[in-house]
Amino acid sequence: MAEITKSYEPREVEKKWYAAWQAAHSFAGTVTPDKEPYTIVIPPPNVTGVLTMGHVLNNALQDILIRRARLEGKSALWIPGTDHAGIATQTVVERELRKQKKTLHDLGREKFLDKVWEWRTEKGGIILEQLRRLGASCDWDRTQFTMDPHYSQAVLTVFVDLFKKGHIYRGKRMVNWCPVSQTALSDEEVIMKPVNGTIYRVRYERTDAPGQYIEVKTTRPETIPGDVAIAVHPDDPRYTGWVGKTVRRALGPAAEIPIIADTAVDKEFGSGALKITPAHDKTDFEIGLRHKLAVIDVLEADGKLNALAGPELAGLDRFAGRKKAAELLKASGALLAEEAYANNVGYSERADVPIEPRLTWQWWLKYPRVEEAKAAVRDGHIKFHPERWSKVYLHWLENIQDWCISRQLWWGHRIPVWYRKGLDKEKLTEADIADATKVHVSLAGPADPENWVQGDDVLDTWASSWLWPFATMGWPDEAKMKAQGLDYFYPTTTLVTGPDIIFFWVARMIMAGLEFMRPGEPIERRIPFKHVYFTGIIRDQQGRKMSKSLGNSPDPLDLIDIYGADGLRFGIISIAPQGQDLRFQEDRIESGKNFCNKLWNACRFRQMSGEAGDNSSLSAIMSRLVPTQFDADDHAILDRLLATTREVDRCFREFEFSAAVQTLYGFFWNDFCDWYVEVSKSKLQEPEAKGNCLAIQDLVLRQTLLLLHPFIPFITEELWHQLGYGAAGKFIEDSQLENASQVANAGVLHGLALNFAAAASVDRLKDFVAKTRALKAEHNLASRRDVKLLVTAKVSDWKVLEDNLAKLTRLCGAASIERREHVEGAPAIVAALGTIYLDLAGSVDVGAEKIRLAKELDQLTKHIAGTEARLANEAFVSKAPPAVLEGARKQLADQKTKRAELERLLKSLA
RNA sequence: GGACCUUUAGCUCAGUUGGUUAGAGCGUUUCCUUGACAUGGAAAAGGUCACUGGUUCGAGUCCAGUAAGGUCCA
Repeated sequence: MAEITKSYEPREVEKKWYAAWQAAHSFAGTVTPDKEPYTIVIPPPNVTGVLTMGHVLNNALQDILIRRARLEGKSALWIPGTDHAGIATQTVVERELRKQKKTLHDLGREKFLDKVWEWRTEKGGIILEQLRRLGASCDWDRTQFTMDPHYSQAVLTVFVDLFKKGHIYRGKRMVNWCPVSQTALSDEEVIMKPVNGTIYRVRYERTDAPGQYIEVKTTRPETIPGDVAIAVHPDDPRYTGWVGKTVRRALGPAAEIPIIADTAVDKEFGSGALKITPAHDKTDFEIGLRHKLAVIDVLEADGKLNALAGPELAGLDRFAGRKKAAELLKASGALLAEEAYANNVGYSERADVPIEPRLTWQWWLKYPRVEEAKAAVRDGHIKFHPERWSKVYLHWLENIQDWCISRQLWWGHRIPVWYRKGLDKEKLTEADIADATKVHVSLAGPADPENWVQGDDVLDTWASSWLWPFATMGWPDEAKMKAQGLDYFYPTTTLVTGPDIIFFWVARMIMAGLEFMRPGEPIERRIPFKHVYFTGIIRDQQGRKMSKSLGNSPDPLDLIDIYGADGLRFGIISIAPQGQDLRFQEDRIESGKNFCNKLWNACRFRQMSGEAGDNSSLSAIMSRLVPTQFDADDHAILDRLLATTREVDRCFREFEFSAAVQTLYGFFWNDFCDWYVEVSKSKLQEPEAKGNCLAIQDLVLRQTLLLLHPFIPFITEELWHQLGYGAAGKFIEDSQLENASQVANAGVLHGLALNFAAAASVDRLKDFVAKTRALKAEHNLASRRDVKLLVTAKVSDWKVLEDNLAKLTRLCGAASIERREHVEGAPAIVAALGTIYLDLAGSVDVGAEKIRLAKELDQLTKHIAGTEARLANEAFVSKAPPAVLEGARKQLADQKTKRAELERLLKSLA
């Protein structure tokens, strides 16, 4: 066995083990019928993406789950991949083209797509490489991409199927239009932002009664040339007799437009009159439909005003046009006022510019299985963690709107729809769409392609990623499904994602799973996953979201370089409470690194303490124990080990990962290193106690490495081999993690019965040591190791001290510990096992000592008064449960004993 | 406007079905390089649990309301 170095150096260890894991394909998910499957599909990062702190948290959690599943003997599969991110990727490649002074139209569709593929081969998917640095144990041989030929087949199959079922239709409706990307967006891709803008009060003059005006308020005066009416509420008394008259449009080509009555008008808003611009507002469009009004579209796709806006405005960008419109209105006297106005404006998620409501032909999806999707979560087939997100989910499904799935992009799945040559696509009716001689919808395309033209649109990226849980396992290709084990691995077990994509992705995957998987089978066989764990959002110290533009996000790869992947993982998990956003603190990542170093050194100490015994299995270590030699500390550390194993087990069941990490941290650092290793030091001096002590250390270290491995895979793998727990050529994950009762049972088989009373007595030993150290520190003797300690104690308590004398002497840093009947005038402290005196008579500051004791006595007296008052309360005594009552009585007795002792000490100093 | 979340030590957070004197890590102060670890050890200081009421023998914990901050939906 090579000697362990003095401090942990992660770099080489991480490189070595990741390469070894990959070479052995040890992350491969294989169908193993006698094992329980455990499946995770990665939330596919954007193919243009690079690793962020959010990814670190999210993927560390998935890795923790999947590695733990392997240790629990499950057949684990974690499928990695990326999505093609239509808008984002197309934008990236367009930007590169622009550098060469070219546009995508210069290249044409086919050549442009070649460029995109070129880009993605060269630069796409960097993030998957970066995940390997983090230690992610994905089955890389199964890496998926939403534009892979097979995956595309799945996406198009779904389109054709839903079209045939009547869930997909083509419609000319108001959509959210992004003038920068020049495509439609779904409602989910629009971000409402509060904007401090201006509202314009504009008057329109009656054509039949010059000098009479009707006033409207608008934030968008540049759309006035598109006005086709003014609407008022039919019950508004201010406008009795106005309806049916006409006014002069205030801007743009001269026109007379009618005043109409419609109940959709809000009487309370402004003057109660609303300008109707059907081409540029959803409500206006609906009012327009009801009143059969014309639609005048004054905007081009890129957000510039067109000729219909009139010569003064044509060619201007919408925002410049707004300014110009205001000026023109002012000049004509139609502008009454400009007022500051705060309202919510929809922004394009990707391009971050205000979206335009725009009337266009698009493809729409009426979601399938909406009711079942609600039931799946409501009835607990799918469990959300934390549970409260199910409310958000259900609320969205209650108010669900049809999904605009077509995008005016080139990069994506081209919609499998062909139109008969010569047809005017703008004029197709519903019946035309259903007419196979006019419109062809199929996977293969028409048999006579020369007579058809394929539509230009592609599908929304989410309309491909909603199939992720099963299209990644071969669906709909039967042979692939069989080869990839879909039947075995589906439904997946746990999905780990952020609540920000609960509508975009989670809800839609549920509906897709229910619709397409295992038709006719029970719901629990069709759902895509059983658990959804929602992580928090990582924020900076000021609580702001981490973002590229703010530059407040550290580069995870830098953090890995500084603290190691394990340190980063341990640190980030330890500050990620369940269901709450977290504030990033780099010093916690440093703590993670320090913990790794502590673990490293404890193992180093074990190695330096004596030859390794047979560590090849739990049973082998157990057989090295000598139960008859067990003292209180031995019982206690194993008791704590079992409790920790149980607690970590519970944490995994409840998805409380930071609690698991903190439990392990506390156990290992405090119980094991600070106490057990320290008491070991004197035992290791005794030849007859040494073997048992080392076996216990091996037992604890082995179990701890197994428990820690999912969180910090690299260092645990390294130490596992350094300490001889695994055979060469085997990995830690080839072993099984025994649960608490399995460990306990293995002990019983080797004649070990844990003595819980003995284990509990260790608390009093710890108290004795802590009190002594405090007493020494009080007298500036913390570093002195030659102090003689005198103790007054009951016979039974002294027996406990005597049994552990060597350890205690060492831990207290004392020359000796002796029992006395009486000690006078020495500084003292009252501990549970007796009163401890420093044998320093003569050099004591009696005044200071009296003040200290008096202060302690004062505090104790207050507590006694409190306890007595409680016990004197008739209601408490009669209503409190017996255990509580008994506890209070015992407490009072202990407090009184201690008070008597303190009083005696004070008197002896007088 | 509706829904949800948060408020506990200087900072970031635990605190299980209500039950002794409310915890951890970091930071701070003091001491210590004793042969696993200074990426360490020992000790200490530090809290009217946002506020107001209520339920209860007993409230950080349950209920109602208020305030501040945040998120989502409209």
